[in-house]
Amino acid sequence: MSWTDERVETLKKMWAEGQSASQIAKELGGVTRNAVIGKVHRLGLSNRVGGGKDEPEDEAPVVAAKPEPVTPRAPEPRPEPVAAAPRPAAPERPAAVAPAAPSNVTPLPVRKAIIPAGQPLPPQPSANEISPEALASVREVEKHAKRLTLMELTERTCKWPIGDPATEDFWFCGLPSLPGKPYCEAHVGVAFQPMSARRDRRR
DNA sequence: CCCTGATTCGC
DNA sequence: GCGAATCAGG
Repeated sequence: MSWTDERVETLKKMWAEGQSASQIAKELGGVTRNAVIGKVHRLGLSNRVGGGKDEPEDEAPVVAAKPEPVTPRAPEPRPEPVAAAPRPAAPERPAAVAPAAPSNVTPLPVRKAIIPAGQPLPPQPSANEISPEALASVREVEKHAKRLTLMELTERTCKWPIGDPATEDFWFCGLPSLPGKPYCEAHVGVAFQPMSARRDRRR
């Protein structure tokens, strides 16, 4: 693989977005994170912006600023990328059980217009026909959740969303995920139900 | 141990 | 220019 314009574009874009070198490398494919980092430096864009966690050090060498104060726009208003996140890709067909609101007791506030409107959404039973044991297990586990943010998730962290994405009380479980699974043991238990464990139950 | 970016240096 | 190896750290 070589650094074609297109690949460099992707690199720049993702780096600007605060994506990690490994994430970028994964996206591009055919390169390691070292290659990405190397390229980043060669391109001279190793600055820290946004989600960076570097030392404050001296003044920010950013903002060359043209003498034309046209757009009084601040760096970033409020990306709020969280909204779309709570639906981690399911590697397999879950038993059609949607996470909905795992812990908090806030099923449907007042706002429902978040739906992208387009393709029909998958059926979301939203009913908690989960075995009491599994539920209890989840409750317990969520007390010890690592409370990771979207950016902190990796392939080895549980991606089960906890809380209400519309509020600050939102995070991801973050406990060690089962190998090959997107969730930790407890959450896999409620996410991937063996159909047999379900049945009708007047609520 | 998982991960992060930074740097070096042979190719 | 490239990126593996290595370093330094969270």
